[in-house]
Amino acid sequence: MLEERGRVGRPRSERARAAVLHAVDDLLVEIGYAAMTMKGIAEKAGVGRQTVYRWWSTKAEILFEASAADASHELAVEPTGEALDDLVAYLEALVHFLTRSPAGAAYRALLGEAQHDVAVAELLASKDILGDSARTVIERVVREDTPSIPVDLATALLIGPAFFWITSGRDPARLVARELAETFLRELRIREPR
Amino acid sequence: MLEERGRVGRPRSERARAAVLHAVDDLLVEIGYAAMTMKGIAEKAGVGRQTVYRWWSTKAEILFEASAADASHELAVEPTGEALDDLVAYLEALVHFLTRSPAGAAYRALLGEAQHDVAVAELLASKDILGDSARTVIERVVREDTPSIPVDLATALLIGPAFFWITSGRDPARLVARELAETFLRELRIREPR
DNA sequence: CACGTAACGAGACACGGTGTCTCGGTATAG
DNA sequence: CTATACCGAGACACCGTGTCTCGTTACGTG
Repeated sequence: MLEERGRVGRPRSERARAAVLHAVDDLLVEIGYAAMTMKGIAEKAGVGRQTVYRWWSTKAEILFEASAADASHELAVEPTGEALDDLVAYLEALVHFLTRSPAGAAYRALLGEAQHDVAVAELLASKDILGDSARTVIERVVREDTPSIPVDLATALLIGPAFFWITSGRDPARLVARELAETFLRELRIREPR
Repeated sequence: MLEERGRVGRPRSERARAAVLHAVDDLLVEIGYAAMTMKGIAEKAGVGRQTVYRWWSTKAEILFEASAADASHELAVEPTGEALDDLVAYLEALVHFLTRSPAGAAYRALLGEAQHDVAVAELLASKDILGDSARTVIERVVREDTPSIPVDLATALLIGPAFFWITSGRDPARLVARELAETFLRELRIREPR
């Protein structure tokens, strides 16, 4: 289907596409999201402006694509066999992602724009990076086949407190992942004994 | 001190200041935060552009001032005498604020900008609207003089899940305030028996 | 009452980003 | 070999920014 559309004429350059994504990665670290412009991206990538617009229509789309893969990777934690340790590791990864990682900075910027830009909100809704990563850990911790707690509620309970802490500008150093993990696990076990 | 600085010359017009704040309130509802410009604000207020910049240096500052009072008011709930009811009422007010109120829209927009703009982050940190309102309810619910749970942790546990739910674009209708309130209260009572 | 001073509304200004368009050139299908 | 669509480059009109300059106005002081 995709190939049929572009059967005629010069094919799109994957090279140009990769150069743009790479440029965005660099610029994000060098100058930050706010100072990033479509103009700057094109120049940094050594690519025509029209070429950028041919692949993506907004800065948000490029950034999302450039950081989504990194994000999923950074939020994946190895199972330890111990529920509490898994949760602690996940929350620490989450906090590190949100506060230290370039991909996390991109995610926060996008999440910010989503608050007053419907297009960005829909973009973010298309791939629930935080929710997916949390779901993986939660399903690992919850052994029952039919958990008594809805997964998305559990997601909000697990992620919510840390997420609020960070995005509302509180000091990450004062956030104790183990405490949040214990609280969450306690709640889980009250609802689901054994 | 403040009066001494402006002892000479024509005094600043409180009328102009009020006109700007009022214009921002209107524009927020009419065209939304994203479409709001300093130019547009000045014109809507019937005020010179320089006058706007004399009082505030950014759009964020005006919006913050224009909506902070509304926000505090909308997040204040009457005590019912029953802890659970208080928490439910608060969470419902919080969700309504974040999803329906113009002041809430302003707050979300500011919070969004704060994710990639240090100045806005500092502005928001200067008055912790959500945290303050939550603290009031929490201190009402926690009867002990020396609660075994730090207030700001409790704040994150109470607000976090709902906050994450909304800002990550999940459907507010699927959020059950009573469930979150019960969960929070359960956690509080485990830590603090009696 | 006159004078100095600073804020007033209005708008000109240079600057920079936006998204579109046009250019000559180029890679691929038929 | 021709048609076609993409390539990099950059011109273009548009808009918002923040500063500056008008002539005007309200208040303090002498």
